[in-house]
Amino acid sequence: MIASPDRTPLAREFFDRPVLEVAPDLLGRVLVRTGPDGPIDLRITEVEAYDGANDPGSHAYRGRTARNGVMFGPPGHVYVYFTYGMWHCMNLVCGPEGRASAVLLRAGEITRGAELARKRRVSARNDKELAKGPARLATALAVDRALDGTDACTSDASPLTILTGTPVSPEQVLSGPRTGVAGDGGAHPWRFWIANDPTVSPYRAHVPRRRST
DNA sequence: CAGTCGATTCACT
DNA sequence: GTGAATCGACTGA
Repeated sequence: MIASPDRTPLAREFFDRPVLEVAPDLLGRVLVRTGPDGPIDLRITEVEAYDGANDPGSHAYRGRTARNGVMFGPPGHVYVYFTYGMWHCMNLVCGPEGRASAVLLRAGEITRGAELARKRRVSARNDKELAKGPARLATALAVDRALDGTDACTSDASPLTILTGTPVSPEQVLSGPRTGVAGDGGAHPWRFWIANDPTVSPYRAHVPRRRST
């Protein structure tokens, strides 16, 4: 039988661990987005770990800036960034505080509020594509920089909350190189996903952009 | 202060 | 499979 998802919020201690422990443990957890248009539940199916100043692929690699300040704060908070002039992506900060490590939420399954997500993701050809990819996920959940710094461990009146959900067994967790990460950071197998899940996004290697002039 | 590029997505061939 | 879209952050001078 299929266990019903646990609606208990994850404690902050869950996130106050090394990012490589937290990342695979987030698979199968449920992110709740509440807002004026209605609630959405997202079952997390794909993530990537970014390990602060030690990680050439991380936004925190060259230290604290105005954009990435939340990464240096307490675990369990949301780091949202804007990229390619069009898209937002969301992360969950891990521990210990100050290490600036975080997990990028790359894909998930919409388990509640699909009708609302479809309105925000008009180009999706089917429901499996609603949150297949980090920017699609943020679009489906209407996450932008206004939510940067949100505490995802506090259930009361928070627009974003992480629930216990139904964690997947280790045998169901696969790992590989991170998508679109350039240089040395691209070598680490720090992308984690649920085996055979249809909402997981395809892998793409980093492609350097062609020069304009 | 100008140049470069991005933890991407979509339309089109 | 290829290229465009689009702008803010960051870098180095």
